[in-house]
Formats: sequence, structure tokens, C-alpha cells
Amino acid sequence: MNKPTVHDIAKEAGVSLATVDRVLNARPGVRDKTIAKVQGAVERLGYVRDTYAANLARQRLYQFAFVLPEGPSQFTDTLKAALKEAISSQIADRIALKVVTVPAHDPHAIVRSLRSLNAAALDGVALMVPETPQVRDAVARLKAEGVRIVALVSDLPNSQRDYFIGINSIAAGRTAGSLMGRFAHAQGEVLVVTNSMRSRDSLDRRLGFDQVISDDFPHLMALPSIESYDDAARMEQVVCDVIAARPGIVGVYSMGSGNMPLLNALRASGRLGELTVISHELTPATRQALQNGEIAAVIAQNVGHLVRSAMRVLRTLSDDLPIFEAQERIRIDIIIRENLPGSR
Amino acid sequence: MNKPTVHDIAKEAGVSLATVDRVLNARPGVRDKTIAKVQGAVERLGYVRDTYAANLARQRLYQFAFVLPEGPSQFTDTLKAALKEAISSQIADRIALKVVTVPAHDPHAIVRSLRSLNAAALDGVALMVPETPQVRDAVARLKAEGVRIVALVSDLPNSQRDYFIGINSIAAGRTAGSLMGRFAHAQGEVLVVTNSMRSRDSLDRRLGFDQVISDDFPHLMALPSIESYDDAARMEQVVCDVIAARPGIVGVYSMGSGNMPLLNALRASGRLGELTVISHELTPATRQALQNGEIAAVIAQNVGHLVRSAMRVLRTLSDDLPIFEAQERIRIDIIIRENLPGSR
DNA sequence: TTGTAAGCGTTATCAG
DNA sequence: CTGATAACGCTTACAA
Repeated sequence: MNKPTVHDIAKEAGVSLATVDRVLNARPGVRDKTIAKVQGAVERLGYVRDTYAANLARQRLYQFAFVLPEGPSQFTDTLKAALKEAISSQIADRIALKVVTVPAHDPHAIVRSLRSLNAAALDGVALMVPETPQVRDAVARLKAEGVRIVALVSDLPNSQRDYFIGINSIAAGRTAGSLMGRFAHAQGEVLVVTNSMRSRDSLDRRLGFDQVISDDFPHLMALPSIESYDDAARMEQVVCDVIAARPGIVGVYSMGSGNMPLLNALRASGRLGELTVISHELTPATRQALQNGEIAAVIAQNVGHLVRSAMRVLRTLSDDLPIFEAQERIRIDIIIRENLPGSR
Repeated sequence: MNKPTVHDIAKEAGVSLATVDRVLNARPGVRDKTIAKVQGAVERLGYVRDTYAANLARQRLYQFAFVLPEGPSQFTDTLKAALKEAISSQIADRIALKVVTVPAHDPHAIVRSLRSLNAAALDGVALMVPETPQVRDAVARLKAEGVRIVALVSDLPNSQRDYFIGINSIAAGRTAGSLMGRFAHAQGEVLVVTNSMRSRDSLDRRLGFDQVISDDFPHLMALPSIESYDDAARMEQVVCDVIAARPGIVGVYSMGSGNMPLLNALRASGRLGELTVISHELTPATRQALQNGEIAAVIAQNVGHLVRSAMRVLRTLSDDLPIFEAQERIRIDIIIRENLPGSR
């Protein structure tokens, strides 16, 4: 018994192909009675549409845009690399991709970029930008023009985004906290560093981290966050100073990017060997440091999954189909030296 | 500028559609000169074939079989559940799946099952069975009949399998060892339990575990492996006895399945609270124990990825296309309570 | 050795 | 409101 096609439905329902198509695609101009006949046939035969044949006939080309932060960041670099890789794979079939970079800290520039997108010729946008009122408005505008929106890596919970693809920052922070508590057994203080506590993700990671440390690991005390404001030199300087001033530090939690200057400062301090360092995201810098035993663990998200998931979800959203949640859930990866994915 | 089609190639090369097709599919009966003309056109226009349209025209239905161990095992249950889930998703498009279960410890029964497969009507087989000479022969036979073979979860390194989908057992053991060494800071012994050391995977995990413990964590000493031979009652009994007899035990490494009886025994001993327990695979039992804080960490592989990867790879192999390695690499997941994937 | 034409499952155009 | 009929990009008899 073969999979039923539109032809079978047409025969079974006693109507023409065109009518079946109209019903299946909920197009107007069909009598209720006819609709019922067709739907009956669909039920009885267990028809399920062949999306690929449909896309072929429709000459469908999904137009998606990825809006990513510009400027030097190893994490966004790996994300862009993953995007490039995905473009040349099956997953990007019938997808035309436009990648736009924006200055992450300039909400108005972001909005300008978003406006410059031709919404009429766009099916979906994946957005990795901090949430601001301006961005929320821009999202609403795009939505109003029929564009699907997914928030990528960093959620836009109060916007009208259709979906979020990334990890829960509180859970990520809790994971880091738990590992810190178990790895660093001596009593002492934990240095917490980040680019900026203005970002929601940093706040949430800190929140999760603190919850676990104070609930489960009373031998540790997390110090107030140090912010680098994306200034590498500043980061190095401040970390140097704090490490020198506080001999009780036993661990370092790096919540944001900028692991390179952090590691430089720690190496210079001569105390890296006794410190438990935990950071986020697998980048060339953190990978190397894991290899060397300088970082104990990295909390990461698989960038390959991230971009593939974004494309799948945008496509599904564009087709008004239900999303297969289990496949799209991004896991919080724990990476130590021993399970570091080979770059072979 | 639109994506070039076979028509464009035909026009550019000054030949017919059929000839283009013959060249693209390396079918015989085309003059070298003509082949060159077509290939030139392909190069110049940057043609890339639309696999979906091709499969549509070809009425392709991939016939795959999954051969899995029978009998009660929470891990294989989750694997089968993942398989079922995948079947009803896009990934299984144009795939007809047959799932066969075999008694894992009876090589001859496995071979009988493999023989009963109609190789002529089969494109590929995913195999999760222990490697034995009989299995190797059966694989060779299937290969000879043109069936593609992937080893799933457990590699068949000395057979003619086309691909292995799973994690490296030595690395998995090393990961477990490293976590054990960092989590269990008191000096003491580590109990190591498994179903059977006859399995290559157990041997390799043990090897990796021992490497790391002896190299990096001299405060721990791994005891000889205890084998349960898939006998839950026996497992409980032996573990009870050993725990009672050896007060120096600070950690337990469970290399195989059978975590339920193990946990029962540990609970009964009243010492579970002081023990660092590390096990493999995320199942209802280990998930629950993670949640309760009874197990410190689980080394896992994502069963969803496993089955999706198997299908993708079998399909790719059937089409004689190159495999996108990065996408198919299965990661060694470290799961603790804080990054436990929700079952929402 | 090469070309023509039909067909895969779906959508879309244009008459009726 | 409904039905033929021609696409979409590719494969495949069957002819030439």
C-alpha cells in the first residue's frame, strides 16, 4: 500500500486536483460540503503532504536574514563559521540567507539595520541582539509585515518574537555554580567577571550562579562582578589588581566573552595553577585553555545546533507548521578537557 | 540570477536533458568529449543538483533496518523512543524503517536475524550489537549485497561497516574519571561496576577511567570491576557486600546499564550520601537519581542525535555522497542536576 | 551515442 | 465554485 497522493484524495472525494489543493491550502472559494468531502478523504486515506514536492512546485525560496553583533568576538566568529558551514549543507535547502552585522551596543543603529531590511521580500529573521525598547518596536514592526522572528542566543522575552533558540541563562549560571562548588574544594572567594552587567544574560547567569553557591556550597563566597566594558586592557588591569589584592580567591567565573585578556591576567599573576576557572562558550581561546588545564570547565552551547535550529524553526514558522520542540531544544553543554570535541 | 537547472546545463553544453542526466549520474554510454562538455557547463554555471526533486522523480524510498538489542534496558528503550519520534519527523522523509530486535548475547541468533533481512530490498542497516566473528561475517555478506552499514552506539571496528555513530568509549571513560577525580576529594577507593567486562565498550571505558585516575588523581584508587552479568539480584547482592566490606570507598563508577539495582543497593547501604556516583546514559533511573542528588554526574550521548545521525548517514551513504562529518559527530555529554534537559 | 517525452507529487493559471 | 492543464527540477523509458 503506497502513500496516498493528492490524486488519490481527488479520486476518493470525487473532485478535481485543483479543488483538493484549495482545501488543503485553505484557499477560499470552495463550498463547505465539498471541503467536508475532501477532508473526509484525507482522513480516511491518511494523507500527508510531501513538503518537498510542494516546495518544488511552489518554487519556494525562503528568504531569511541573520542579524548578528559585529566587532571582534570569538563566539560570534564561531557562530558565523557555523552559519557558513550550514549554508552549504542540506539544511539550507531552498533558503536564501542574508547576514547582517550590527553594533550590539547601539540600539538605534540596530533599529536602522532592521528597518533597512526589505520586509516584503523577507520570510524570517534570526536576531541576536540585546533587548531594548527600540528593538522590541522593530520586532513588532517586522511581525506586522508578516516576518517570522526568532531570538538567537539571547532571548527577547518581552518582544513578539515567535521563538527563542538558545539556552536558559539562569540554568547555565547554575551549572557553572555547581561545577565551581564541586571543583574548588578549598574555602575561599570566587572572582566573577563579565563584559557588562547591563546585559540580561549576564544578570541571569550571575543569579543562577549565586543561587547554587549560596545554597549548596557555603565554603565559597562569590565576589561582586567585575565589568570590563569590552575593554581588553582594562580587563587585564583590573583582574591583575584584584588577584593581587585578594589572596583568598580560589576560583574565577567568567560569565561573558573576553576570556583572552582574562587568561592573560591570570597567567601573569602566577596563581593560575591554584585557581578553578570556569567560563562560557567554546572558542579558540577557551579550547586552548581547556587543553592546557588552565580552565577547568566551559559551559557552552553547540553553535552548529544553534544555526541549524534557527533555520529549521524559521522555515517551519514560515509554513505555519508545528515546531518539533524536542529537536530544537539547545542543551547546556559542559566541556572539560576529556570530552573536548576534536577539531579533526 | 537563479540557481541553474539541468535545462540550463543542457543549453550551455548544447546537449539534451537526458545526456546531462547521464553525465551527472555517471551512467555509461556517453562519449568522453560530450562528458567534458557537460562537466564544463556544470563548472561554469555552478550547478548543484536538487536532491529532493531528484528523489521525487526517482520515486526513491530508502529502505533501512535498525537492529537493536532486545530485552529490558532503559537505554535501548530511550533509543527506541527516539527512533519512533524521528520516524514521524522530516528527517525520516522517504525512509521506510524496519526495527529488528535481537538477543545481544547470542551471536548466532544475531546472524540469523541479519540473514533473514532481505538484502535485495534493503539500502542500509544500523547495527547495535557486540562485535563477534559471526557478526563481522554477516556484515561482510550484507556489504557484498550492496547494503550500507553503520555501527550504532557500539563500534564494529574490525568489520566492514561504513561508519560508526556513537562516542569514543575511551574518551567517555576518561571523562568519567576526570569528574570522579574532581568531585571526590577525600582519599579512598572507587568501586567500578558493569554488566560484563566481555564487552569492548566496558573494557575501553575502564581503560580511559583508569588512565585519568592514575595519572591525575593519586588520592583515588579504582578497585577491580564488579560484573553483574545482567542479573539485577546478583548486582544488588554483590554491591551490598562490597560496600559493607570496604569502608574506604568514596566513589562508584557505573560503566554499564543496570543502574536501578545498583542504586537500590547503595540506598540500602545507607552510605549513598557520602559517595560520589557517576554513571552512563540518561534514562528514567539516572535522571531521577540526578534530580535527587544521588548521582553526581551522568556521561551520556544524545539518543535523538544518534538516530537522526544514523538515518542521515545511511541516506548519504546510499546516495554515494560525502558525509558532513561535523554534523554527525556525537558529543560526550556531561549531565549534572543543573543542566538536566527538561522533559517538558 | 544521443534525444524526446512522460511522469514523480504538488501548486497555479485560466477557463468554464 | 470547480476542473483541466501546464509547470517545478529531475529521472527514465523508449526512439532515433
